[in-house]
Amino acid sequence: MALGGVEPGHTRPGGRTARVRDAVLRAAGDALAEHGMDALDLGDVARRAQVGKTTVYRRWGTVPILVADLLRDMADQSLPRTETGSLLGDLTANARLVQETLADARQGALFKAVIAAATCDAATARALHAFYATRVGEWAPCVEQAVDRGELPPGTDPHEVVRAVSAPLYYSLLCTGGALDAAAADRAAAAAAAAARAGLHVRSGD
Amino acid sequence: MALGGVEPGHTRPGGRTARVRDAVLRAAGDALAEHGMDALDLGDVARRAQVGKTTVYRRWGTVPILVADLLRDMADQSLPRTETGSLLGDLTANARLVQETLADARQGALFKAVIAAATCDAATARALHAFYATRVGEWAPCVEQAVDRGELPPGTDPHEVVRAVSAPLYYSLLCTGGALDAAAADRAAAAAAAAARAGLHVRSGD
DNA sequence: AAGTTAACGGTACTGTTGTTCCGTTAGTAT
DNA sequence: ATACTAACGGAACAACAGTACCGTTAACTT
Repeated sequence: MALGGVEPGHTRPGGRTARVRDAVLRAAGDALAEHGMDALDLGDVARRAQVGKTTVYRRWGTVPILVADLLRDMADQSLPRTETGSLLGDLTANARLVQETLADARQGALFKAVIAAATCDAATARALHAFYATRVGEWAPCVEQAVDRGELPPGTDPHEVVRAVSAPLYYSLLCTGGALDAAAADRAAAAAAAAARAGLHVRSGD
Repeated sequence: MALGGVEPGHTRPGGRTARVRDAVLRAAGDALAEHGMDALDLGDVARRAQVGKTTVYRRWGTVPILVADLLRDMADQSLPRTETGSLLGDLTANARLVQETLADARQGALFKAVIAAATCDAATARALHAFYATRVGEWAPCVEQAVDRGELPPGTDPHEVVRAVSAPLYYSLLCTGGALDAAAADRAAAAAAAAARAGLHVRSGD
């Protein structure tokens, strides 16, 4: 796919090119949420986006590459963070947000598909890691504030704490099939807060 | 694929049929670990297993179905549980086992592929949930013993605690790409123990 | 506002994945 | 031992995902 020259979409990024990208990414998201990533046919995506099949194959070429682009698009759409004044309150708000996203039929299926695609291709995996680095980074300040307030020991790794909130929810979604309700979210937040207070997420050495 | 009659492998489960199943499942595991689940070609599996392509398509038919059978096979191979006498020791032993498995090149890739396949097919997802229910159940007794010793509050859900150990490790493997080293395992175990001691995994109501 | 060419889109093609057909092998029953 | 048939295996076939070609559209330049 990547030929000698530059790939399409860079030298002339104006009107039509951008419209095509939007339509294709939206169609890809819909198709992924409906059928999952293995059943994703680029011809079908082209049809949904009302775009030539050739265009999709030329600009993206494979499912993982298309998914990686979708992830970059998703990372750009940042969500507002709520501030409650306490660590547990903030982490619970985050946990509820994640839980509601994953429990939602379309969004949950989309996340599953995207994560599955990342297991098949290194570049897609990098895009997924970048996506989570972005999302986790958006919530890290609430941990930093907790350190400043004296709720947490100094040296606590904010990213580590935020990741600890999401982990059990994703583990349920992907592995065990456990319930993804508000109670699960609250438990995840409380557990992360307890571990952080116990100093288990203090950076050692570096 | 599932025709009116019975599917192959049930009415005559003796020698050859069993040998074919073993060879195909081993070949499927190898192929999954090498290429990931989207690049899995049943014809290639048949070649590796030195078995007719027709046989693989007749008995399994699709990638998710084959993966589901592989999962049943994996669940049967149970691992011995080490007992250290303390909750933290036992959970750390479990965390190290999971961490080493996921960090191993072949095993880690295989788990990724299997989880990806489960996102594409409901029956495969059920097989995956059953696999984790089995594995988690094998380690639940160490939590029960901790309750008996008085280390944990009565009513603590053993499965919940064991799942809490694995969650951050799988989250690193699948989503964030975080390090999967012994330190990560120890942190996961310590965090789960802290949350359990704080009574966060006590069954409420039911 | 006229020209240049990046990027799009339809159609015809190719290669691989999955199916069908039928003959052969080997478990199981008597 | 012999008969019966479930399950396997090879080869020819069909369908569809992905590619190549080339004419058309529209973004950017001067």
